[in-house]
Amino acid sequence: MHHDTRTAIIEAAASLFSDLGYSAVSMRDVANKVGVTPANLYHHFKGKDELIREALAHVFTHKTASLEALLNVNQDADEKLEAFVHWLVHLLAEDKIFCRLLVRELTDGDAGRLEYLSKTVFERPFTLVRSLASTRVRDGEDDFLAAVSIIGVVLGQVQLGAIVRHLPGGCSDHLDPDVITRHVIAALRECFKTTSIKDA
Amino acid sequence: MHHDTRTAIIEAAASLFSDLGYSAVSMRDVANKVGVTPANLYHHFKGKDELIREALAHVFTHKTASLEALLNVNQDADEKLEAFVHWLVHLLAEDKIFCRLLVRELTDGDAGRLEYLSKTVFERPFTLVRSLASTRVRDGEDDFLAAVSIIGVVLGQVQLGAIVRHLPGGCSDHLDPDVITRHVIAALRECFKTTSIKDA
DNA sequence: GTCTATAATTTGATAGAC
DNA sequence: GTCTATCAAATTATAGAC
Repeated sequence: MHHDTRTAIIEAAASLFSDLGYSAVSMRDVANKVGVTPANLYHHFKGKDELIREALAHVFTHKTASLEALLNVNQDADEKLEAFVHWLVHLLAEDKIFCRLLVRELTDGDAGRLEYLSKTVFERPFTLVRSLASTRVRDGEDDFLAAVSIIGVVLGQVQLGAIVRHLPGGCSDHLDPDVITRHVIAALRECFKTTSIKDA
Repeated sequence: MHHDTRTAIIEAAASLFSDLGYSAVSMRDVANKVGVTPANLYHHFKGKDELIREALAHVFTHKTASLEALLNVNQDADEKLEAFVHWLVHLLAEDKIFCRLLVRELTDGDAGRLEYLSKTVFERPFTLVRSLASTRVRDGEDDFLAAVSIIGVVLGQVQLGAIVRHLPGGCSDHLDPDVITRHVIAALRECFKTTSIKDA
């Protein structure tokens, strides 16, 4: 499977870090998961800090590549925004390691790591969503905040999924990525129904 | 200030846990912050697990009490929903310990702790928002998901605040609770503009 | 590149004096 | 109720054989 031990270590570490957090995972835990000795990890990485950085880079890099292709096809802004929501919901729902490390970095990351996260993960999608939103927000509204809300509502839906089954009326349908996607798209369609262009 | 050592320990622990996470904080760290010896902590609590549970209970209990009073005044559903958004944005923005522990529990909490979190924090506000939304969502739309989105968009805005200054166009205005509140309220107003009642 | 063995430090927790 | 002193286990990390 993994002919590259270094990669195997990084992927085991990313999985454990995403589940338990950085400080709750020891070098032993990672080594055991890979099937090597703890000392081996120090041959491939200077220490735990470097392993954390490499694991984050492995999970975050090129994560938005599939988005570019998706939005290069000929579509109007409405369709592109809907394609983005579909892409983001499914990305966060299906790659739990990515999703959980993302939330951990948003909560715990220092200034340097947050800037790295912004550049590698958020900058391209954010710029794109902001440009899609800017042509559709009402006059006087802030397209920056609109973009944050669009990404934020998806992130919030996924995170609150952890307690959906404990809330009155919650059922497994409310965890289905396709159901969430349709709901968010419908809500955004309402929200942007009257554009400044159409009003003019 | 704190005549009650036990309470001082709990509050120091909550502060440290919210900043660094449970496993990154040692009993020594908590004791040092309070100004007592580590052994003292084991007189007040059976162990670290109990201290974590007590800290969570201290931060989460009665957190939604101010909401009840806020919404008991005579207002229509629109005004109540806007009052809720204002309340939630300011709660999450101003009580960072509560906000960060909340996100940690959503990410890391086991089934038991998530159920506890749901009951103590989310159940009342959620039921309330859901009832406010249910009279206003379009026919065929899911009021459960609408409530999750309303809470989720606020949670997302606050969490993405960590990288706002690294995103193109981001400025400190976008972190101002009042600015965020106005933005979310305006967006929801658009989203709910056509209610099934008014259409009928 | 991987292992055995181990050093140095930190951590959760306890016993018992005051 | 708080302290001193301490332990056993776990953790990060290194040295050196294979």
